[in-house]
Amino acid sequence: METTQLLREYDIRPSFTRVSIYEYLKSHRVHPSAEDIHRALSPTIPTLSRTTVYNTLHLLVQKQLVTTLDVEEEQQRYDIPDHPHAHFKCRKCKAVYDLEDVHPSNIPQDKLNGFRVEEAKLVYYGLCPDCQQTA
Amino acid sequence: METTQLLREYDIRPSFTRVSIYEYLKSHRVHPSAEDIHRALSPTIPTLSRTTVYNTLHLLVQKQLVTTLDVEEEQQRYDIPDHPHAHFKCRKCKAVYDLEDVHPSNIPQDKLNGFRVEEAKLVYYGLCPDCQQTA
DNA sequence: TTGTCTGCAAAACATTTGCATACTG
DNA sequence: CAGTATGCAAATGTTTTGCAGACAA
Repeated sequence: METTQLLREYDIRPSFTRVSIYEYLKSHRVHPSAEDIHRALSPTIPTLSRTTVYNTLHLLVQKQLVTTLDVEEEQQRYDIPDHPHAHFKCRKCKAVYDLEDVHPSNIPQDKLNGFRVEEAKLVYYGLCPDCQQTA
Repeated sequence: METTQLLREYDIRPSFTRVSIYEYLKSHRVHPSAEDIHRALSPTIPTLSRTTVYNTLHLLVQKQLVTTLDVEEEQQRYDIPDHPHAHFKCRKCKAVYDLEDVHPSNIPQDKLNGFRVEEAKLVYYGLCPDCQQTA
């Protein structure tokens, strides 16, 4: 779908900046930080400020077009929650991988007694295949 | 088990400060932040510095006696990983609850192809029973 | 005495805020 | 014009670092 239209559906005015940031996230599935995004888009949008990147990301998160990662890191990282998946963070090389088809989808509702779940984040920590070799 | 002995088993010299911080975490299961811990122990240990709290927590995390929570918060929060459980964070009142008996224990290994998992963190976000009423 | 532990003060760094200017409908 | 978006500079707040003094094996 057109990003412009998608944003409109979520009640976000599709300014050039916002569209650019959303599309950057969509086409760079490496969970970039605000700083990464700013650095990447600065050549294209020379006036882009960090403040605007933060503003836009907050807005996108609030409207649920984007989520945060929360993976033992100082800098927050962002992701588009297209399809349910978990993350794996290597404690040696610090890379964050997507684990497709792994997700706490069917939680026994009786276990959640009364809590209404809107979102679930599952993160595994350990050693990625590469780092197991050099360990 | 005696905290003193437990720390020794994990190769940590059981100084008064370290034992105090570990026992505080053990007896206050509300996932306190470093600042919370410092504030709570200061009356007992007036000379306790924030630096030492941070140092100690880092050490305990490194030795795997303590884990971090990573739940969409600026301040890091700490927990003792006694028994496998997930967390639930209410997006309205911000409280973090333990969900006993909910945990991604049996991950189909074939789904993880090659990643060696040391730890898994599962966090649910939504509305707690109380906040659903006032919503 | 030698290495470890602790604490102070200063630094680092990501993020937020206040406010002014520039757009846009 | 009115409301929204953006940007700059300064502030905030948590965590880290460097170094010195205190403590313990």
